[in-house]
Amino acid sequence: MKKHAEINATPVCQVRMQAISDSMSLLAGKWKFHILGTLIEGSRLGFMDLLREIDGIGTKMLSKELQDLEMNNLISRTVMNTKPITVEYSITAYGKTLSPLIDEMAKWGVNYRKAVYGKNKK
Amino acid sequence: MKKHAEINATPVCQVRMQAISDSMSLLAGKWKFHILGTLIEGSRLGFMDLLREIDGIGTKMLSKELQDLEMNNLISRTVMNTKPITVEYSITAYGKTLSPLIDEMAKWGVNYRKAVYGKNKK
DNA sequence: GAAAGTAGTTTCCTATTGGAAACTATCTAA
DNA sequence: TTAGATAGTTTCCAATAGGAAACTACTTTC
Repeated sequence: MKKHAEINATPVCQVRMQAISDSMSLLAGKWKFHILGTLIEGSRLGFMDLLREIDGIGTKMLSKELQDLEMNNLISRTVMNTKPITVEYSITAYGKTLSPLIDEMAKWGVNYRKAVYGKNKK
Repeated sequence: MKKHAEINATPVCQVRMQAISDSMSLLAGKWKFHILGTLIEGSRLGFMDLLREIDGIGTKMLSKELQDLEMNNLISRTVMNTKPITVEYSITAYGKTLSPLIDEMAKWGVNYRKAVYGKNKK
């Protein structure tokens, strides 16, 4: 009959929970992982390239999410000196540090699919 | 001047993207990681225990998120034969497979904090 | 000069998310 | 018999997320 938090009240857990909230706030939404994943695979892509690569996204969301990611220094935007003007998006060194997390996310999802598929087969 | 997707059109990438979407759909929202993290730390907690451990959550969200997680077999709910009736929530074996992902998420968030803090100090 | 490619922005709309507060229902201890 | 603990559900509301379509603006090619 405990009346107060015991587990999450420890400093270690508080830091951990805060860290998870931080990560999630940067990566939340329907498209961030797709954009980052695409830029990790094929660096230096233009706006229209990304629009074609990321199935289902529209110009508004792509534009907004790219701005978010750039603000958080996960991707960089470079206006090229061409005519007509083109823009190159690429992943930053800091953005690349997300690779293990993205890989973990993909790995778990693949196994989840297998688990669900396996159950139905039985 | 490519007119069609090239990177994400490869089967490997399609599977990867689908897997990430799967993971995200199970783990999206403000509270899922907090609930899972709490149940991994301290197994066998009642509804009110969780309400106290997870700072800021309300009964409605806790109830709804617990149902979601149970449906996906990540946590289990056991009604105990006590009076008054109590309920025990715990992480499932399958839920535990999320540990590496949660750890990665926490690790990245901690480093992100450090990076931002370090920059401000200069 | 019309079409198509570059890179977005703006507007309007709907759907989902999440929170506060009140409520149900059962049981126990003072 | 009233307060407080168990475990939720329901209602009402505000904020956010996300999508479709139209529009801007500039340049090149046919």
